[in-house]
Amino acid sequence: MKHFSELTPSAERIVDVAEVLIQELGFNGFSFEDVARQVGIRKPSIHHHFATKVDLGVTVTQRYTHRFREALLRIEGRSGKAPERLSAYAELFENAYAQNRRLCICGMLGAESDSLADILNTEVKGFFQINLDWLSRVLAQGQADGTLAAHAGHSAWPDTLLAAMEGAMLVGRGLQSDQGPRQVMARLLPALLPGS
Amino acid sequence: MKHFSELTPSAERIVDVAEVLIQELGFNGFSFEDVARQVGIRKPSIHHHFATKVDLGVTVTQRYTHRFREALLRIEGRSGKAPERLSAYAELFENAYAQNRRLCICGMLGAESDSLADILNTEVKGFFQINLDWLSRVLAQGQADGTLAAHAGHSAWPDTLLAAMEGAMLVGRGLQSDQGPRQVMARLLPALLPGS
DNA sequence: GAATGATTACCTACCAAACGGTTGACGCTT
DNA sequence: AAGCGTCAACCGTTTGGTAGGTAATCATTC
Repeated sequence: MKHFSELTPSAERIVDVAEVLIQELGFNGFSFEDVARQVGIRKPSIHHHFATKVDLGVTVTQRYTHRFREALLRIEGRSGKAPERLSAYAELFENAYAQNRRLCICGMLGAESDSLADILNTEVKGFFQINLDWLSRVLAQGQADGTLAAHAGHSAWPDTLLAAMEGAMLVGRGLQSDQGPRQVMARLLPALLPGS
Repeated sequence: MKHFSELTPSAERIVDVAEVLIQELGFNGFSFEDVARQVGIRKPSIHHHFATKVDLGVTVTQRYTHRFREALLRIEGRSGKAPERLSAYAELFENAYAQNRRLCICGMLGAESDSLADILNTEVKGFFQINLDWLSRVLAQGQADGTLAAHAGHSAWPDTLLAAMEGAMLVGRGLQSDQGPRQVMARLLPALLPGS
């Protein structure tokens, strides 16, 4: 299994294309032929870079998770308080959704979970756990410094916020609506502010 | 296209099996062979009841939507107030999720939207719209009779609640967790109560 | 500097399996 | 006799993956 940090330029182009295809069509919905056509090479050439479809999926997911975690840490590094950080969090999903209503890779793979290889499910689990941990930290800090209400520290809030973000993309797609995660976070944030 | 209200017993068994398969594997994830095996007939026999896979999918979705709407009307027919009705709403999704973490048919199809026939996307849209309309009614009534806070009538709440329910199943599946829509609704409900 | 071997990237051709779907026929019930 | 439900056999296409080979690049060696 090739790690995403040591991809050759060609392999990176394949991962780029596969990432978008998974977001739009799902892991069961795209084929090596699709990737080959968009990259501009022949189907068997992909196997030179990735032994199996699962291998390609794992690399896509690992790179996606890595980039997402970096974005989360960047938000934490900025000076804003918890409410601003939660809005910035929603923007991460909104950015994907704003491009042709693309789903979160792991949201899509989570839906297909029952038909995926174990190793892919493990990656998805890791992504969600990173999200929950980050949300827990932000909520706890906001509760501590008074920028969020006392109940913001409740253990079920991270699950709820993550579910709302993933669901906003799912439902928005089903409705063919342009309203996505941003709007949902804007509705939930007031419920987390002090004095509510 | 055969309507779900006039299905022969054999056709109904096919729809039963296909419904579960879509919930677990998605429309792209199951095959006629899967259905045939579980029903106990051969693959070509399915075409005697449903001309194409899309036809089968449409019938499954229409029956699912019809049953869901009946359940919604049943909740409205009961004596409870808005908060109880929202909890009962979450239980509809929880019931599916409690069985092997099955997803909402239309949540699954919404994720696969980009690779589905237009007619299927239209059905999905209809299901979501029924949910939004029902939630709007319940929230407006709760706001009017004081069982919900004033801001519960805000137009973005139906979207947010529906997204949270669908997302709860998606994320719970990805985390292989047994906590689903019920827990998420339990966390959101206090934010909708008066004096919050 | 020319020949060498190793590596990288890609190709054509092919494979077995699975896919959705069709045909034509065989029983069964009414 | 007329449907109805089912079947085996088959169709063309697509699927993920394999086999074997070609061309280009590059470091090493003579």
